[in-house]
Amino acid sequence: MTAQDSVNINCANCQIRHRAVCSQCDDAELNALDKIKYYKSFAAGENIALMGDEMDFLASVVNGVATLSQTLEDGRTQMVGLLLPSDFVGRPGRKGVIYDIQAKTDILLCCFRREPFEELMVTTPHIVQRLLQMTLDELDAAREWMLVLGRKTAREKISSFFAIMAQRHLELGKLSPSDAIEFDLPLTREGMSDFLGLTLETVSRQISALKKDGVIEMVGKRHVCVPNLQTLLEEAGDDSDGGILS
Amino acid sequence: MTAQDSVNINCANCQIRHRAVCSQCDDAELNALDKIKYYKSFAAGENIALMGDEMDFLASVVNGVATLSQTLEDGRTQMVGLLLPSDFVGRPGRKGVIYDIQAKTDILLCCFRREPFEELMVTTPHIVQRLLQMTLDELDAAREWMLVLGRKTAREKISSFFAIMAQRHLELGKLSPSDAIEFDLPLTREGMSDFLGLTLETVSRQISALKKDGVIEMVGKRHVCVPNLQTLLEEAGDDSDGGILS
DNA sequence: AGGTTTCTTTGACCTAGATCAAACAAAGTG
DNA sequence: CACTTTGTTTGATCTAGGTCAAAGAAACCT
Repeated sequence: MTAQDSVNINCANCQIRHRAVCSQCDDAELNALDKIKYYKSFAAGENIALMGDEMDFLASVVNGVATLSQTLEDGRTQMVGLLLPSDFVGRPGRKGVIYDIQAKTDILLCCFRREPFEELMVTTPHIVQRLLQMTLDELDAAREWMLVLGRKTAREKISSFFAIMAQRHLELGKLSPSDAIEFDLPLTREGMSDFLGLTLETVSRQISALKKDGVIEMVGKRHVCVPNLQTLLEEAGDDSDGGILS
Repeated sequence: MTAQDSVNINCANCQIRHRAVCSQCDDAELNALDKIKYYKSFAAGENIALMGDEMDFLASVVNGVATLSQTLEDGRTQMVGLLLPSDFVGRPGRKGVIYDIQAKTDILLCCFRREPFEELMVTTPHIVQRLLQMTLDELDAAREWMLVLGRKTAREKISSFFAIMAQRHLELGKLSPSDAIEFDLPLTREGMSDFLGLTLETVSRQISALKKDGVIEMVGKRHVCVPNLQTLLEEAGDDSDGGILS
């Protein structure tokens, strides 16, 4: 199923129904949301919005991956958010966009018109409550990431990124944690370097090193296989209980 | 006024009344909050809670400064939050603490008993709405900080930290942006190094360099004077429009 | 006032990761 | 199918910031 095909989905069979901003809504509330929503897709590489733009909608990621990033005058850029299916896009109460938002794969958004959505937030506690939970989770993830950026070595950074990808994949799938985990990287080497505060050369070298040491296996340049999650977590410095909380 | 003296405050004359989690509450709601609150103070250096603890209250910082930090097994630590007056402490819906929370100065907290506060969150939209705003602000600040940690040089990091301190000071005070700004550092050199992902030696060296270059002046080791905020912002790489949003 | 402890500064040296450079691989294009 | 474009790998070298070490300086004892 591509992003385009998915335009035919509805709430009843929506893959993110139980995780997104609407997950606590009852039928009536869902109905109210349904009236103000529309689907919109972006191709890989396309900008969803740029810093300084005004965004007249808020949205849930239905499928695909997007990133939030900031750039300094001289071009140094840092990714500050990775938007995966069920994540929320945009800030209620502020039209002005303060990050660049870019689709990294083909992506489908379930968009809510801003004005009526913000009105619903006042009258529908379930939406605000869920949004608060999700924002608190994002804040925890951002803080976990601050530890990665501030204190981890290049090898630990790469391992941490792979560990997050692996764990996100575990959550959605039906694998047991002891199985080997496989997934595709949603980012290029440069994308990973922007995420991790490294150069793309260092990313490439560390991936080669992890491969050589048997921590991961690569099929092509994008497909990763993690034979033993515990080993990866130890490389990431997150050992014992897992570290990153969804 | 010390933290201890402040125990006599009430909502009517509270310094953070218009910025804290209660800022959107009407008199009735304030009254409900009043019934479940108590004040608690901690001395500089004291731990408010440690990772793994259970915290049976949520709180607002009335005055003083606390920090959130994470530590890896080998002792590397990264500060992930700086709690200043009006900031919220603790996570609704989760008793377990996942960061170390430490008072860096004497501090006074306005504590709400967890159970009744979480009930109030269901019945009092103004509280959830304000908490969402505050959490979104914290998330923006965390993301701004990710750029600092991931991409800025040591000199830019120190400058960014001083810039944040200066701007927080501006907000609360009545100075015009063109005046020289003076404030006390709430952290030791080591505290700043934990915040910035540096060593304390590098922090010390960069402060000396900024002093030599006239970007800042120091009175003793804790009191900073910023003769020209614009210059500091340029050193921080945040030039033009200010960068960090409150 | 001497003595401990905590914090800070500065120097000398080293290393992880950046930078510069080149070759390779894959995919799209006319 | 040659040819660009985009992404990746690997090598050689450089440097910002880390590490190790020692000496001030301030605060706090008693």
